[in-house]
Parts: sequence; C-alpha cells; structure tokens
Amino acid sequence: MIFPLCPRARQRRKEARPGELLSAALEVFGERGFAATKLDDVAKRAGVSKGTVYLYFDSKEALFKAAVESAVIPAVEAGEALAADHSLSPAEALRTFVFWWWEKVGASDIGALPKLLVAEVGNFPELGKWFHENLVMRGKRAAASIIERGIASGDFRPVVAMDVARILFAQMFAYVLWRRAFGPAMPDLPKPEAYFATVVDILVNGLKGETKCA
Amino acid sequence: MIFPLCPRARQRRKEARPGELLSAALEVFGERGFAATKLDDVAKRAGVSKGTVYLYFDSKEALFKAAVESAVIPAVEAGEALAADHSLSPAEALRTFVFWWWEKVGASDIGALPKLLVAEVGNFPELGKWFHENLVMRGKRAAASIIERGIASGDFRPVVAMDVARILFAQMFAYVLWRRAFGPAMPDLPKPEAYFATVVDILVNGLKGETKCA
DNA sequence: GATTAGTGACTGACCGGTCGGTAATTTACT
DNA sequence: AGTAAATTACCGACCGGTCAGTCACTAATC
Repeated sequence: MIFPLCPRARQRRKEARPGELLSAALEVFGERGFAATKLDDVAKRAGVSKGTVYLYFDSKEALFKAAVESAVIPAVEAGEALAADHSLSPAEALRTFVFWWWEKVGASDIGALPKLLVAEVGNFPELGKWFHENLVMRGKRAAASIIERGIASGDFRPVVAMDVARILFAQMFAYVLWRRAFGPAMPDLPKPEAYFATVVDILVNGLKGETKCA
Repeated sequence: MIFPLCPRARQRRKEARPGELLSAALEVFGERGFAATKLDDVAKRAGVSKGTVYLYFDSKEALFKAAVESAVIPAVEAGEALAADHSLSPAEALRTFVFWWWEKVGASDIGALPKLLVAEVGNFPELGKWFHENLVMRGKRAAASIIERGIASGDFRPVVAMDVARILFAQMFAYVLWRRAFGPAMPDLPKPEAYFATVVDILVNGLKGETKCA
C-alpha cells in the first residue's frame, strides 16, 4: 500500500495520495509518537517529498488527527457488525469476537492506535474524549451484547455485562499494546490464538475446580 | 516533595536535588512523553533552573532512564514481598495482591511508568528488554506463585499459572493505563476497589452458571 | 501552451546543552 | 566573634542543531 521508492515511477496521483499519506503517517506516528515523528520520514515512507504532505494536510497536527480518525472508524464499524451475528453459541461468539478483532484490528496497521492514543492523550486531551466515545464505548457495547445473549440463554450466570466487556476489552487492549511495544523483548508472549483461547476459557470457566462438576 | 517556588527560599540542597529531579522528571515525562518534554519544564517543576539539571545528570536521556529505573525497582520489590505472604486463602490473596498493587503502584507517581514505557520503547529498544525482565517477568512470577498455591491446595483447577498471571497483569496494566490516559474522559470507569473485585470474581468463578452448583 | 502535482532548498522558532557569573555556605585566620 | 578567602550549588543568557512549515521552481498531463 506504500508507494515504491523508484524515483522514475513517480507519478501524479491526486486521488491515491491522501490514503497513502494517512497510512504512512499512522505507521510512523505509531512507532515514534507524535513529537518524535519527522514529517520528512512520513513523506519518505509514502514515497513523496515533504512539500507534498502540505498539499493535502494543513499541519502536522491535522495529519495526525486525520490518521487516527481514518483508522478508528472502520475498526469500530466492523466490530459492531460482527457482534450482531447471532449464529454462534455465546462462548463461541466471544472467542470469535476476540480473535477476529485481533486479525482485523490488532494485527493490521490499525493496531498502532492504542499505543498512539495512550501516548498522546496527554498532549491532545480532546482526543481522549473522542476516542472513548467513538471506540471504547461502542466496542464495549458490542462485546456486552454477546454477554447479554449468554445470560438470556442461561449459558452465563447473571453478571453485569458491561463489567465483563470491560475486562475483555482490557485484555485485547493489553495484548495489542504488549505486542506492539514489547513484542521483540518478550519471547514468552504466546501467539494470539493461544492467548485469546486461554482468556476466554478462564473468563467462561473460572479458576475454581468445582466448575468441572457440570 | 517538590521544592516550593518561593524564589527567596532557594537553598543549596545537594543531597535532596537528585530525588526531586527524578520525581519531577517522572511526572513530566509521564504526562508528555520523552520527546515532547522540555527540560525547562522539568527544572521548573523541581524548583530549579535548567542548568542545575546538568549538575546531576549528563543528558536528557540519562535523566529519563534514571527516572524510570528509580521507579521500577521499589515497585517490583514490594510486589514480590506481598506475594510471599501465605496467610490468606488463594482467592483472598489474589484480591489483596491486585488491590495492594493499585494503592502502592498504580495510584502513586510510579503509575506513570506503564504509559511512559509503552510510549517510548519504540525510541529506546533496550528499555523494553530491561523492563520485561525486571518488572513484567518478576511481577508475573509473583502473581503466578499465588495461583500455584491455589492449585496445590485444590482451590483452583489445574490451569497454567503463568497464563493466568499474564491475564491478571494485563488487567492491572490496562486499568492503570486507562486511568492515567483516559481518566478525565471516562466517567464510567469504576473505582479501583470495584473494578478489581469484579476482575477477581470473574477470574475465580467464571461466567458459567454451573459454578453455583458447588 | 496551460494547468497543476510535486519538489527540495530555505527560514525561523524552538530546545538541548554550555559556561561565565552570582551568591550561599564553609573554612581559615585573627 | 568577626571577617576575609575559598568553595561550590545554582542561575540564565547564549549557541548550534533540528525540524515544521514555505515557496519559487520543475515536470507530468491535458
């Protein structure tokens, strides 16, 4: 998705540029953070020069916010669509939701978002509110709807669905952060399939030995 | 702990300065990140001028690393001591461990560490390895020792203790990050007592209705 | 030839780091 | 005790490098 560096292949591509720039920006901002990111680096990664960035975005800050928004919206919409699928058992649906989320969001370039947001809300406070309303709340509500289905069907005991959704989200959030931030330094971090399977097993079955009596 | 700004009260305090500077540095780095932090601001918060910073630390980077190390070491040592206390039941011990950790680490200025490390490992790769070995692994082993006690006593089913420790750590990690980063923007975030009580309840008892048959 | 996407040298503000100077404190001497 | 000399914590103006943002120009496309 990044334009190759071959200088002679340089072309004029007015429609494709904004997307390429947003994608490159999300990558570099995600790696280095806002302040440590140089626009020259973003431009180079998108295969253009710095001047071109300013043809499409007013400032570094505008590019940053646009990159964040462009990543959040598709992620949350896809998550809501998935939670609305009622064809699986509640426990199965939880497993699918979590693992799908990893594949579609955590492992893609959207996965840079949590780290980026955590690092930068201190410098962009309004981003925190927006992120909470547009990603966290909607995501938690989607997960909670699965839990509620499980309670209604008698598969789960009557817990507070939003509390469990919060726990589930914290796990997904932590795993993505961990992998992005400490991945190279953490050889013992399990593969996502194994990690999320364990999480859902513990959440569903608990630690108590008595569970086996069922 | 921060020296008051009263200019006439300025004194020479060779022994106290390094600690004051480290504390101020941890605060400001935690709020803004490494690159966005100005040494003038750190100096001002510690009640000195920028030149004084360079009397005690070689560079901005040296100050940063010293601030991180000075916060990590007491946190991890206190955590290990707590896990070694065998006087509580396993489920009680888990609750205590998690909640104690919040009070001693999450709510103090050490709580700035997770956010700071997540944000900066990209720019300081060696920090990631060090952090993993000296904080994450030791913390997880401490939590795992509690789980293993529960398995040995028959309170818990025979899960992989380190897996559950990872899940527990992810929760603590996520809560601290959340509070620090999005706290003002997240009015629905429960108080730590309620949050951790729910986490331990779900981990121990699970979601399944059958648990109640015990 | 006209239009416009794209370039990259340039500028100015900003900030990490320095260093000559100041004043608080201690030491030495009477 | 008084005070002069020596010491050193601390200050803040300054320097030099860096990078966001600009603009006169180039070249691809119509």
